[in-house]
Amino acid sequence: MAEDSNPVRPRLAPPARLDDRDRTLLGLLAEDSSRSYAELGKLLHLSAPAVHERVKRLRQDGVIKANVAVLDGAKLGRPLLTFVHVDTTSWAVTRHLLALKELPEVEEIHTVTGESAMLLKVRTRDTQALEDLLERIHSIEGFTGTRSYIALSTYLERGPSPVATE
Amino acid sequence: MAEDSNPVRPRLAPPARLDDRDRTLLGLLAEDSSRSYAELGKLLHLSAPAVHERVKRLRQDGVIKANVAVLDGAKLGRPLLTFVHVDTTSWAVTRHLLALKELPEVEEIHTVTGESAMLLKVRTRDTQALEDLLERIHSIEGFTGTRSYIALSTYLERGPSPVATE
DNA sequence: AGTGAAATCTAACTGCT
DNA sequence: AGCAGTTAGATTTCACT
Repeated sequence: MAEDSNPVRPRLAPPARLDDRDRTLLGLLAEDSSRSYAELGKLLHLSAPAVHERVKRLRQDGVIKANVAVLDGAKLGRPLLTFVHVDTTSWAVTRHLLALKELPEVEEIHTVTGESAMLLKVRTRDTQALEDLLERIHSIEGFTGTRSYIALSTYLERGPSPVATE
Repeated sequence: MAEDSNPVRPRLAPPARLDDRDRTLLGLLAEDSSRSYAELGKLLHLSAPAVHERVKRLRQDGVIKANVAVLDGAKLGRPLLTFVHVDTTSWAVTRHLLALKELPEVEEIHTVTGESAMLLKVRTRDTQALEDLLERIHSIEGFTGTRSYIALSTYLERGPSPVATE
């Protein structure tokens, strides 16, 4: 099935076994992955090869999914961030989700509990571009309605934290 | 004011001037920032130093905000992703936002239009941890109610796209 | 698992076109 | 603006603990 090969589909995978140094290391890399192994080693009181070994293992285990550049939406010409709740009539909308992925404005697609069945995070140039996008969504079969929440200010935006849950 | 020095506060900054190669380059780096300049050069039909120059300029201009490692929430012990809409009575809640930043479960904080005044993206170990978090939010002065949308499946999760808006 | 040294590769600077 | 050559530093492998 198509969803099973989807790299962002939530996994049933159990949590990885991580010690304190792993978590500290992950925190440092989640903040800035361009640090050298030598620098990380100093902060962790380890040698560069030892850090390298750990990073290799964490990548192998899928704890580190990728190293990416974080871009500034506004400077790219997309200053308007909006969360869109989408009401759907049927659950056979999965196929249509693939179409939404092709739209560069769409950053996140989740199916959720609650009144809505789907939640999108979208970034557009202006309200006009948002309206165009909403029209396209409404025109898709099975998508009956949307409620939009435009972000006025973003105070925090980061990825999953490796800090221990307890 | 504290918010003005906040690095994730939306900027009034105008979009940067980017040519097609810049956008292609940004797309490649947003996907995988660990590629060498030589490899990027091959893909862009440029020499390695030329790519380096462009990357340096894009970082300087703030289009590239950072290079970070993307971690797997589930493997870190936080398989439960939830979007929380928070109702607030007053607009003097800005100070309290700083407190929320300290919680490792909280990944995003936005003020939004619509019925709610605030939107949080949070990742917890289980529903119990989510409940604990919601209790803490409710106990904060000015935060009157919350509505939670638990993500059942995530089909897409990425950053801003550099693809030209038109 | 971690260390230290060696080899290979990459990044980053300089000057040239 | 981009290319070529050089140097300094980083990544990665290996033998040893």
